[in-house]
Amino acid sequence: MMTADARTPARLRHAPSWLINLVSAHSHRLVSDGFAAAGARGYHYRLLAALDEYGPSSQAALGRNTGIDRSDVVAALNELAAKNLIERSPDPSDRRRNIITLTPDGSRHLAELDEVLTGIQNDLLAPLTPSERDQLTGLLTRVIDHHAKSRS
Amino acid sequence: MMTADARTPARLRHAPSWLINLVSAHSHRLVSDGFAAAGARGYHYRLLAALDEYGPSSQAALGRNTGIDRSDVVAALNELAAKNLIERSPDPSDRRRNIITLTPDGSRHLAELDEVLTGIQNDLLAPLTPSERDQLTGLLTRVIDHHAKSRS
DNA sequence: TGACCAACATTGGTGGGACCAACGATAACC
DNA sequence: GGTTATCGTTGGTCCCACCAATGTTGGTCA
Repeated sequence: MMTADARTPARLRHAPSWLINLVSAHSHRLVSDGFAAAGARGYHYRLLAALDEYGPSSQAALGRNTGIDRSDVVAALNELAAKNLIERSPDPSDRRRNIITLTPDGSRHLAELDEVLTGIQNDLLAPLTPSERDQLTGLLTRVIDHHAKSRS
Repeated sequence: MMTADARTPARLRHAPSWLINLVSAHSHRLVSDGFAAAGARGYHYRLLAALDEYGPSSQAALGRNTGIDRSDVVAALNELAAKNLIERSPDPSDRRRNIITLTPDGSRHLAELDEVLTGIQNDLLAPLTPSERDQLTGLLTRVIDHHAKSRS
């Protein structure tokens, strides 16, 4: 296990990129453990959430909306389809496309994963007060927005 | 590329674990690109930094000090040794151990990577003021400490 | 002293996540 | 109608985190 103990080299201990990595690693462990218990992984959740929010979409659109590579979308959708959580159907108006639809089972599974995830947020940010949590998300959001903009 | 654009599902856009992941992914990209340009990767830096800070160590100690799995330490040290950045010598007082030493080349390389890394910190946190950066590192540190404690 | 257990280095895996290149099929554009 | 772009798909790469097993050596204790 990736230990966050006190014996890390000092130059790393205070580098923001290192701290972020540590927190991210920890949160990733929490999330993937939680998802694994529900038979899912990160890509599955992202795709289901995108389908729920944007409605039936092509695979390419899903890729764009989730930041997942097209090729990885294919694999993850195969896994979701094998569990009847999504359905693939050809788009009659554009024969290159598949239209991906959330099944009722998929919706239920998404709700389940949503619960897992909100539980984890609390776990992760347990030591912070509500206003500190807002501070943290605010700072992170600004960092993200900055880099998103400079890449567009 | 893992896009941080505005079209992510809403439920993800505000989840701290998601934000942390995004920032971590971005920082990881910056770091690994920077390190790759110098012919290194994360594990190499961590090991070199630990050697520099704690002095010659056994591989097991390095693993403990960096949070890297013993088996991954072996592989990374092989790579470092192949570039003459570290040296492996048997510990005369404990024949189970290898004593790993930083070579002069290793020190130089570490200094180089240090520069890369500090440059990246500035890049990563560009949108934040100095006091905001302190806030962020403070919050992250508290999260880390909390979870480190609850695991020991 | 001998049995037993712990620590060490090493091998050889697993899996998730983020990429990239190339292909055939189709659609859109000029 | 020929070029360009998009779509789904295949098949790779790399990094990071982690696990199990093995043979060797050290330490303990009965």
